[in-house]
Order: sequence, then structure tokens, then C-alpha cells
Amino acid sequence: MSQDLPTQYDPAAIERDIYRRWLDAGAFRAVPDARERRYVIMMPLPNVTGALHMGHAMDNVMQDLLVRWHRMLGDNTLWMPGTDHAGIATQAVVEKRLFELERKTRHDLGRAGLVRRIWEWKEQYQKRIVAQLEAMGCSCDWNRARFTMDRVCARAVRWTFFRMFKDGLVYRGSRLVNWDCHLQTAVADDEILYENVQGHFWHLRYPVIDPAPGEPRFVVVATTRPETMLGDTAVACHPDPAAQLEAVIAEARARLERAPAREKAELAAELERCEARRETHLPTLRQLVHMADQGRSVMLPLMNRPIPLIKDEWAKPEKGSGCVKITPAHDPNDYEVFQRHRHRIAIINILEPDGKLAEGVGDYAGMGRFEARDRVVRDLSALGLLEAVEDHLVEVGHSDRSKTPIEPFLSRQWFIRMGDVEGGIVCGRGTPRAFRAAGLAQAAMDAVDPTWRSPTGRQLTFHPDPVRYRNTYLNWLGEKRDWCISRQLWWGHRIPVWRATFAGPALTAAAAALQPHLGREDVCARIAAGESEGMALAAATALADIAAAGHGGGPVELLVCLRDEPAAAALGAALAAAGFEQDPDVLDTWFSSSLWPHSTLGWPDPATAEVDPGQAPLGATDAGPDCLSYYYPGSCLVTARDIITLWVARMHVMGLYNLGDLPFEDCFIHANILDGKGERMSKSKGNGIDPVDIIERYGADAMRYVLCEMQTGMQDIRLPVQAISPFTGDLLDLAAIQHGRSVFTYICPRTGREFDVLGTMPDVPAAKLISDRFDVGRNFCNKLLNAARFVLMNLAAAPFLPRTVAALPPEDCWILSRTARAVDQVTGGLEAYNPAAAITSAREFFWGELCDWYLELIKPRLKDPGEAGLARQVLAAVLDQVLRLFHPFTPFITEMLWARLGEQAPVRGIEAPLEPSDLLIRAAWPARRPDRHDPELEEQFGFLMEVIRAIRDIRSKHGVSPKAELRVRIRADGAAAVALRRLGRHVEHLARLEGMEVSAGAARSADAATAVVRDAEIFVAGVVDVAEERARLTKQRDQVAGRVEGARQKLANPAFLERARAEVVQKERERLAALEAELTTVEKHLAELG
RNA sequence: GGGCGAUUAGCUCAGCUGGUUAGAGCGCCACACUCACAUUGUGGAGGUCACUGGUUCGAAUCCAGUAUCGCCCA
Repeated sequence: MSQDLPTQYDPAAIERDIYRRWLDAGAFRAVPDARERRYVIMMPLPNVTGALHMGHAMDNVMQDLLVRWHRMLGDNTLWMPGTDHAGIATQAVVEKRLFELERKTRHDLGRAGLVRRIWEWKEQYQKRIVAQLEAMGCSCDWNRARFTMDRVCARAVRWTFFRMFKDGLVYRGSRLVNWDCHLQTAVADDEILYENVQGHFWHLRYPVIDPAPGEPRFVVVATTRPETMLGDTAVACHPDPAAQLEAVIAEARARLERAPAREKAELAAELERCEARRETHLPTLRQLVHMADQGRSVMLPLMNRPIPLIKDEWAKPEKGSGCVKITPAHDPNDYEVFQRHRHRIAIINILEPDGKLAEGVGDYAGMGRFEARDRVVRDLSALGLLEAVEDHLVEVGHSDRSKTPIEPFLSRQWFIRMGDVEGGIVCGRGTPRAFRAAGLAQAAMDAVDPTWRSPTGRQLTFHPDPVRYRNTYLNWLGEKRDWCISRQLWWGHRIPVWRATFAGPALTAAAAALQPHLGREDVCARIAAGESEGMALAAATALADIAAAGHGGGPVELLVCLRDEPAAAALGAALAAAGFEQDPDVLDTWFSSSLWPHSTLGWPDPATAEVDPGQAPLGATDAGPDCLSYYYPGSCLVTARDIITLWVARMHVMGLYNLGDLPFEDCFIHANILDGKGERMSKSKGNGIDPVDIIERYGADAMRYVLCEMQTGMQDIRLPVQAISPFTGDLLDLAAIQHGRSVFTYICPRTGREFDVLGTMPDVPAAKLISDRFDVGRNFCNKLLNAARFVLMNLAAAPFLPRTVAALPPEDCWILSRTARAVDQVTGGLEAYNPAAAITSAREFFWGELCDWYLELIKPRLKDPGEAGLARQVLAAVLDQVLRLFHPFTPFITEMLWARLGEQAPVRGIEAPLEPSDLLIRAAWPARRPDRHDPELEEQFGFLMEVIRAIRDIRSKHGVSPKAELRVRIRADGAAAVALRRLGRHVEHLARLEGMEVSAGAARSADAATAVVRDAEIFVAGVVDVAEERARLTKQRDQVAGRVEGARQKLANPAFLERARAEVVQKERERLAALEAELTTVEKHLAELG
């Protein structure tokens, strides 16, 4: 019975059991069946680098919210969980630990050894992540959990790579990449953090070769990285320096004119400087253009290598000397210059992968890059070729992983061709949905075009702001930049290509060895085309192709891609014997995660997907179709906006390419969680909260409640962070207390002792981080518990009898009307991807209407044996709806109360019994009931509440005890009188009245305070404090008078009467009339007070 | 440098296509524990809607500019 419900909610006591109950019932499991309506969410796979923080909690709570809601709607619902191997991030973490704890590098362990260590790490963190998700109540189908490197996903990766290789969409080419010299790998653009570093601008002199009389003897170039001069292959000047300079001057003038006063001085100086260059620099630049036209060269110092003077618009006549050195292998801009002039200038790589200088740069070979920098400067200085050194703030890219400076580095990498391809590409080859697209990026761009539909009629929409995020998505894809997919790592999917370079007889022998396999469908061989020509890999489908490629006698590179493990097993050894080696690189993590929406479902063939022991099969069963055809395409992706380009776009590329359809139709972008200072929360910054710490203190439902309430639109959310002092247990606001020895330690103010928020310092006690914002959620749960407790205490055995709503007492009709509206609002909020609106409506209904009013209204009935039965029936039905409405938001407590309600009132409803369910998680979502809306009754209750509040206000203002019973007369006629006569007993009860008299002619007694509510006058007898009463009425008079004045002014404005819409004017007139009447009444009462 | 966004009560945030008195929760003040709930209830105080212009009969809302902050891209 309910008496054993405590008055304080203790989440820890029930959460584990409830979760267990859901698992035992198989409530999270998704199995394809005959249902047409299905709902599929693929979890944005957390990576195994570390534990989850509040940002992940938000992401997963949003998903669980949608999933639980759709499950209740009756959809066949799949929420696919899993984790990401996160290539570079994980390897970096494990390597770092290896070095810290054992002083070993990856080379000490070897490839297999390191990979084994990373697997151990992965197992450990995956367990922790799963435990975190379970604690939050996530109802994902654990029986289908995947990992990006498991066998099911690995097969999809290989098949995709193979297909792209065969379609000519992957290539291997030389490109300038962002090189991490420490980890010795290329890193993606978004793995770089830019930092301003105090550096220098060195001005170098390059001697002109054979200067004619009157020509400059030196060309001066400036650089922040002088060591790169060793790889210079040209010096550029602008092709038309005069015109360019004038253009810059014109723009500077325009800027100066519209600049605010305090910036004018600076801009004027800048303009003056540019203008002066007409005299100081332009003549020389003109000469240099002429010299470039003649094909003249300068001598690169230290290397003594002549390099050409070229014309290119990259040179800025308004800056420095107006000339720029060109180092194509070590600067992205210079690389572009090289591509424009590749027939004239060379490209020289001066770095080794570890950042040391390469052979071929003379004495500098083998030096570290920074050591070489010093030496180059010293040597140039000794030669008198260093013209000047300036201090300069330089923006240096640092690797997000190793925190070391990134070098632009020329290396051979694998790429996916994102741009349009001549003849187009085939998406969804081999499926009924196959279609042609211009190229991979274009296919994904089409997906958000409002006029485009996939072959099954789908398109991608972002929520809650479709336009803003569509633009983000399009801007990124629109560049159609080729995607560098190789990483020089050991942890990841190794590129399934065996390659070797042969010439002459060796080529013939290799070709002969390959010959028997060339016709196989799981083998694809290609011949690398000339490097400088770009990156195409020519098809090698027959011996003759290879022979033709080797015809010139030069070396030929052969590449053989093997589609899957059986092919590798059959052929790997043969290839090795023939001199081939497997490419050592692994694929970018995003390659495998972009396949996630279909790789997890068993693509390319669910029937043969090798799931882990005990997992649900992916192939077709007697009960239903295979998972891939049933659950793909999915429904919704839930993520934060920084993932749109990284992942959403790539998932569309891959989904369209492999399957000819979108991975999902809706993309719900939720807010990021920031700390109290507005900084993005992350564990490594020391401001990250572990959701499990919140759950321990407040409960999972409280956390979920607050997260849902915070998710409003697109606004990022500030969550002020407090530490629990390990010494006193006090809550300490991190923004307000002092740091200790490091930024991760703080001083406890009461004890003066230091604690640590990362939990990594062995000698300093660790503090848990929490946020008192979650009080709100805990309070809510407690209120829900107590409201249910009250209901259950009064339910006895609640009988069910079929009733007509019209025959119920007004308060019952009212709460049923409000319930129907709450169902509409909550459902609407969820449909609009606005969880805050949904949960706020639910709360306002539950707390503000059900608890504050309805439960109070029916207390007398519950004590009356004659009336109790009906009241109990309505109460049970309303609580039933409340629990259903809150379940997706706060699943644990609602499930617990559902069981209690079921014990006492197994059959619930008004006209007919509601659909029963043993578990709330499987109960039906409340149906919309427009037939129960009763606007007139709601209006009457609104008036009733105002009257009661007015009486309570008088009580409070006059210091009348809440216990004292009052005598009240109300002067009212018309609608107000009708409402008061209908609902009078409630006024008496809730305002604690001894008696209430309603009439059109009711008179004020001498000792009465008065209140005016709309057109009713309320006289509360027995209140004699004239001064208090005058103050109260004066305040009301001033308020109403202000409003009257505003309305009068508005209506006195001829323009308003003329131009505003007629109904707006009419409404304003009515409003003024009502306000004037109210004002008159209030003034009359004031006058009566004397 | 380019693009996107934000700025509303002490704090955290709502406020749809311009139109009653700009709302909520927390915090604050007063009162109230024989009442399902003090993790509660009742009442209250608190805002020139960042700033400057403009459009409009009417602007928190639309437009332009300024300031501050954030994100993405280069």
C-alpha cells in the first residue's frame, strides 16, 4: 500500500531495480516485425578516450526522450548504442600513459603490442561509458551494441573502401597535409588548435643573379619560419603591383571614412604608409616584374641554388618588401602558387616525418626544425643577408592531440574524391534505390535541397532551426574538398591495399603473379598514374594493362585492394611473396563512423554479419525481415552543432553512396553545455561534471528533468559548476574560489586546504563537481512522489464505472479539460523538438493545476463516502495520464509509481478503461482528446482563481491569520455571478471562508476590505486596518489607471484607428471599457475609506 | 580575414509570423509545519528588454550601425 511510500524521494533506492526490470522484460529490444511505423536513432557513438560528461548526458537524454516517446506511440523503436575507436585520440592517450607509467614508446611495444594495449584501454572505458548510460536510464538496445572496430563494422569499412577504390573515388596522392611531428601522422584541419605565439619576422636578402646596372642587388623576403628557406623554389612578386597598390589604397580610404573616431588615427597612418610605398617600393617592384618577364633568377643563400623570379598574385605589394618567398612543400599558400606555376618551379621537401631536416639540405640535415631555424638565422646573419628582425605575434597551429606545432608537410596520403566526377557517380549500386549523382559531396548537398527527394521520397531536415544548420552543412560540403582518409597510426582500420613498385622483368613477374586473381570480384588492382598528373589510379583489369603501363621501362606502382578477410587470407601471402606490402596506414576515424547508420545493421549483408555471441542476429528471421532493410533509413540523429560538418555530412555521403538513401531524415541539434563562465564543458579543462556524480546526489530523473528543461531552442546553456569540498562537504562555486597550485586545484575557504577537480593528483584529495541547478529536478521528483502518495492514500480500492464527462462535477470536467490540453501541449512540444516547452507544459499542468488546485478542490469529496468513489476514479485516471506524460522525461520515478497505481486501481478511465500495461515504458502515449476541451469552464475556473487570490492577498496584506475564517460578500451579476454560484463551494473551501454571499446588490460593511476582480466586487469583512487597505487599493488604482491611460492614448491616436486592423482596435476598446469600469470601482472604494 | 549566432529580473532561461499589464524557475522578503509534500504552501518585491539610429499608428520582436561575448570556416 501507499502508506509505505516515503515523503522524501530516494532515487538510489529504486533506480537500479527499475532498470533491471526493464532489461529483464526486454523493453529496450528492437526486433523487426510487421509494424509499418518504426523509429530509429543511431547513438552518436561516444569515443573510448574517456568518460562521458554533461554534454554527452544532454545528448543521450535527448535521445532517450525521443525513443521512449516513440516507443509509447507504438512505433517499432530501435536505439542503437555503441562506441567509437577514435583512432588518434585513443592512441595518443594510451601512448601518453605508456610513457608516463612505463617510460616506453610505441616502438618498444611494436604494432601488435600497442594495439593490444589499446584494446585493453577500450574495454575498460567502454564499460565505464555503458555504466554511465545505464545510470542515466538510457533505453538503448544493448543487445545490438556495436564498436567501430568490431567484425560487423570492420566488414562494412572494407567493403566501402573497396567499392570506392573500384569506382575510382579513392586515390593516393601527394598533398600538403597538417603534420604532427610528434605523433608522426597527418591530422585533419579540425584537429588543429590555433594559438598566438610571440615570434619574429625575419627579413632575408636573396642576391639577384647578374644584376644589370640600376637593378636591385637583392630581393628581400620576410618569413616567420626562416628554416623553410632551405626549401624555397621561387620568389614571387605581384604581376601588376601598381594597380594592386592603388586598389589597396582606395579600400583603405573607404575604410577610414566610415571608421569610428577612435580608430581613425590608426587607419590614417596605415593609409599614409601605403601611399608612401608608391615612392619607396613601387619602382623596385616594377623592375622585378620586368625581370620576372625576362626569366631572371635569384640565388638562394646557404643552398646556392638559383631560383626563378615569378609573378603571382599571392605577393602583396602593400606588405613587407612586396615580394614573397615560395616554399611549396611547407606552406599551403605557397603550395597553391606551385600548382599555378608547376611547369617552372620545383617542390622540395626539407623535413623528415619526425620534424628533423632531410637529406639534401646540406649541413642542416638531421637537425631538429627549431635548431635549424637558429642555425639558418645565424648563418644568414654571418653572410650579411639578414636585413632585419621584427617581433611578431604569430598564429601557430598546434596539434590537438600532441599539443606540438603543426608543420605543413608534403606527404603521400589517401583521399576520397568529393568533387563532381565526369559522368557522375552511382549511389546505391546494386539496390533498387540506385541513382546517379554528380559526385559524393553533391549527392549529400542534394539531400537538403527542398526540391530533392531520395528514391524513397526522403530528405534531410535540421531541427529546431532548419535554415541555419542547413547553411552550415551546405557551406562545408559546397567546398567539395577531397577528404584525406589516411592516418599514420596503428590503431584503426588498416587500409586494405597491398602495393609495390616494379620495373622491367620484375613488373612482368608481378603481373604474372597477379594475373589469376584479376577477374575476381573481391580483388581490384590499379596502376598509379604519374604523381604530378594528379591522383587517378588507372584500372588494371588485365595483364595487358599492366604491360602497357610498364612499356616505357620506368617503375610502375601496382596497388591491389582486397575486399574482405577471406580475400586477404587467400591472397595476402601470395601478394607478399610477389613483393607487395600492405599499406601501413589506417583510415580516419570518421570513415568508419560515417558508415555507422548502416554498418551497425549488417551492411552489406545482414544475413552473414558476424555479431558477438549472445547478440541479436541481424539477418531475417521467421518473425520478420532483416535489420538493414527494416531499420534503414533511420529517423533522427541527435547531436550538437559542431558535429554537422564532421559527421552529419559524411554520414550522408556514405549512406547515399552505399545504399542510395539518407541515413536519417531529421537531425536534432541540441545545445552545448557551458560552465558558469561560458566556457565549453570538458573533463580535460577541469570544468566537466560527471553525470554519475549528479545522479548520485540528485537522482537520474532529477538530472534528466533539468536537462530537458534547459533544452529550449539553440541557446547554449550555462551550468554554474560547484565542487563538493572533500573536507567539509560544502558546495563551493568554482567561479568564486581561489585556485591552488594548478588551474585544476582550488582552495577550500573554510579549511584552507587544497583539493583537485580532475582527480589525477595522487597527493591532493579529489572533489566531485556538481551543480545546484539540479535542485529543481530533485524538487520536482519529490513533488511528484508526494502527489502520487496523496492520491494513493486516498484511493482505497478505486472502482471503475463507465461515466459520461458531462455528468461529472465541474472540477472534474475542468481537470479533464486541462489534462487534454496538457497532452496537446506536451505532444506538440516534443513534435517541435522543444523539450523545454514540453516539460514546462507538463509541469505547469501537474504542479500548477493538478496539485495547487484540483487536489485541494476535491479534498472534501474524498472525505465524503457518498462522493469519494467518483473522485477516486477521476483521480486515478488523471494520475495515470500524468505518469504517462512524464515517463519519457523522468522514467524511473514514473515507472515506480505506475506499479503502485496499478496495484490499487488496475482499471482506470472515465468513459471506458484506458489501455493497461504492466510496465509504463510499454504503455501507450496519452491520446489527444479535443472532445474534453471546455473553454467556458476553463474561463470560469480562471475567474475563480483570481477571486481566491484576491481574498488571500487581503488576508496577507492585513496580517489576518491563515487559519481565521472570513466572511465575504461579493457583488456580481452576469457571467461572474453564474461562475460564483456554480463554483462557490470551492471559494469557501480554498479561501477559508466562514460564509460567502453573492448578489447583484451586495453591500460593503464598514469593517470590510475590498477587492475588485474584473467586474466583481469582493468585500472581506472583519478587516479594519484602514491604512493597509488604503495602500493596497491605491496601488491597484495606480496600476489600473496607468493601463487606462495607455489604452486611452492609443485609442486617441487617429493613425492607430485608421491603420491598425479592425479587430485589434475593437479589442483595445473593449479592454479600455473593462479597465475604466474597474478603475471606477476601485476609486469608489478608496473614497469610501475616506 | 569570412560566415553564423547571442546580449531580456541578482542567476539560468522563455517570449511564435510586430498589437493587452514582458513571463518562468532559482535566489530574495514576509507569513505559515495536527494538512500528500518545508525538497512544501500563500503573498510580495525585483526589468529603460546591451547601446545608437531607422521602418511603423505601434518595436523586446523587423532593418542598419556600435559594443561585448561565443561558435564555425580560412
